Amino acid sequence: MTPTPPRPRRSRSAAAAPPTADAPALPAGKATINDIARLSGVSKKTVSRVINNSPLVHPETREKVLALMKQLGYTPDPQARGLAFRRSFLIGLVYDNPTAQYIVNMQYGALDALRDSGYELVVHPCDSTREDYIDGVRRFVLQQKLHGVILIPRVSEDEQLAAALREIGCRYVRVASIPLDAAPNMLVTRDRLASTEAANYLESLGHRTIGLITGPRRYRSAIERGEGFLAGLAARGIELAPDYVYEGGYTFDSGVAGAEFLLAKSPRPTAIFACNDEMAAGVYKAAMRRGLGIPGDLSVVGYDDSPLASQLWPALTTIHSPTRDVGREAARMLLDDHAPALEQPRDVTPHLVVRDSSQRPKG
Amino acid sequence: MTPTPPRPRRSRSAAAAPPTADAPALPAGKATINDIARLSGVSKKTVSRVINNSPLVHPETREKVLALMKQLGYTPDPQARGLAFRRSFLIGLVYDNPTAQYIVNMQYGALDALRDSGYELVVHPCDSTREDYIDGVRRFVLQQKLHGVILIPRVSEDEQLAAALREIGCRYVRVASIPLDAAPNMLVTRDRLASTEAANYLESLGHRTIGLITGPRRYRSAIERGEGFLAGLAARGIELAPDYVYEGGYTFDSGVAGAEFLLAKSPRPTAIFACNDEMAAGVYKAAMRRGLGIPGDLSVVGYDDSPLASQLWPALTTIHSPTRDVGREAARMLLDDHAPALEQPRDVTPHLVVRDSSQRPKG
DNA sequence: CTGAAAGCGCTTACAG
DNA sequence: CTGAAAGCGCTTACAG
Repeated sequence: MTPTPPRPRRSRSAAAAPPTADAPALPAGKATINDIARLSGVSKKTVSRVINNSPLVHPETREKVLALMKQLGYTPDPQARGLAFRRSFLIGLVYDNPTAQYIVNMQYGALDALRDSGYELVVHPCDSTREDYIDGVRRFVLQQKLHGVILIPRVSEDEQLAAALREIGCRYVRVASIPLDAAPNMLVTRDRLASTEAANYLESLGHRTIGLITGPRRYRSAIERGEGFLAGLAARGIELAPDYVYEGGYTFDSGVAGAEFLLAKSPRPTAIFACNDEMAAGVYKAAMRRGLGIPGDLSVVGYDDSPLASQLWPALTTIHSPTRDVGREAARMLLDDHAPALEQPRDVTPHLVVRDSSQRPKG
Repeated sequence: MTPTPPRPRRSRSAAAAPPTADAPALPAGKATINDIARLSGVSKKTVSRVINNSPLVHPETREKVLALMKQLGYTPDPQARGLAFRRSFLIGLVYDNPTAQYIVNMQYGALDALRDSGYELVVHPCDSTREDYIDGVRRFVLQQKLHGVILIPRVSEDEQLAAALREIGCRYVRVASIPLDAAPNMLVTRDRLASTEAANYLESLGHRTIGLITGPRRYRSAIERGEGFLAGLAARGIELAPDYVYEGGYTFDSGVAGAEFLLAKSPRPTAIFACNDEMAAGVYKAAMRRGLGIPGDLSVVGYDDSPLASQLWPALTTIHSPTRDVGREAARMLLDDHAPALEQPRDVTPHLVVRDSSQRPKG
């Protein structure tokens, strides 16, 4: 489908300032490179050099041009620049179906980095279970000639998508819980370490009988979080029996089911680590239905620090990931020309936030 | 700040197909209007007419051109079109600080309408408490030459912003709980009616002593929701005493405070209507701390049907607004050329979703 | 350090 | 119904 041409609803309101004898005419509408060139007495090529921070401009010339640009409120037209550069000043954010808060925080972060940069953020949710979703992303990138894209879980874990982007020469940054790509294209959230911290915390409280509700194995984060937790316990001499581990689906209902399963065990766990907050909320429901108090009878730890976490009662102990910082950093990497020199992938480590859903076990 | 020019990371991989004697050469990279014109033996102006659905093209010519475009996978370059049209194929979503789920649903809805339209969605959060936020929106619109913008509460309620957009000739659609503008620029969510439904529901259950926690008065939605609820009760003969109404701030903590205030009254309310789910979650906390059971001792009704609502325990009775539909409709109105003919503003009415937090009062 | 010419891929204004 | 010319606001490639 081709979009129909925009239909203006009103005519331009700005009228041209009348030219005077001793000063060159000011531009009527928005100033262009030609106006700047003419009024500052240089060629448009020189103005272009100033725009693009070329060193090949005499400092005085540069100052003069910059002053005029500022005076006229001139900003170069991104469409014209894009046409000439064969590339746009748009960054794409591609994602599958994470939680709303995660998406929004990522957007805020990316926009932090893009502010006043002349770049804008274009969002592209997609359904990675569809065969043709990569085609959809490819068309999006090609059609808009995107400067680059940010990929967040789960699409960030898809090697075929990354390969398709490389093939069309589109730069990208993948946010994932392990390094899946060359350093300049990677931003690692160390979920494994954070989950180990949760394990250490529960062990240090005195918990010995512990349940784990993991995410679905097809998410790399689920594996990292689960393994990190188990490794943390193991390092402190606690081996979790396999039937104290339940594979959930990162959904509320699977959290309920997981807790029903675990709380029926004997001995009953005194603590449950749920690999996201939604499932932790499900644990609350199951525990309360059984008349178990939190944290009196059961300690619960979640992961994500979603808005939910602080609005449950009791407030949920959980792991906070600096998603906005991650989004900011990802966008920076896309804009930064020095990033490709990176040797080690950048990373961030989420950390535990202790609230009211966890305490020493009774007895 | 001027963005530095994009730096390509790799060279083009596509090689030109070798021209043969009996067929014109196929374009090397992405096909352009010139390729289509040359290969189909018409002028580029005619191809342009086909692109823009001009009726002034012979049907046969149109078919021939369309077939070739399809064969070569040609899509017009939005930047080039934009430069010539002096307008981009971008839609802006401008918002202040609503909940994450609301933003994301609105984005999904808008993207539903933009899919395969050639338009893309650019997001623009802003801080409407800052003096210069309107300037920021203006620059955003002007710089990107946006086709139009969608405004959602609370920025949609700002007359100065709307005036600024009219002044620069930018089309917009305002999503708000009352008609604030001409019909083609308005999409009304009838929060008042939905809140009246909540009042009817509680009255029909038998509640007579009822508490109300409103949102902050500076939000039009807060006024509509609060007044709609009070009007609904009044229509059924229940006059709420002023001290059974608490003005909250749409935040969890204000919900807690409001509930503390209302639950200390005598007689104690048997039901509380909180004007958003976050505050309703706060009511849960306050009730549970006092040892009051929900819904046994207290019925609670929220507003928004956020993810939180179904993840609380017990699941929250609340009002569901079809936000995704609203986003879709708003984007459609922006793309649709017939919309300006609208006499009455379009509207949607949210509806009550009964879950487990409400029942007949005891005794 | 600076500039005149040609071009990016489209459209408008005009002519037929 | 169709097209040749000029232009949108920038940049690249070349020359000095």
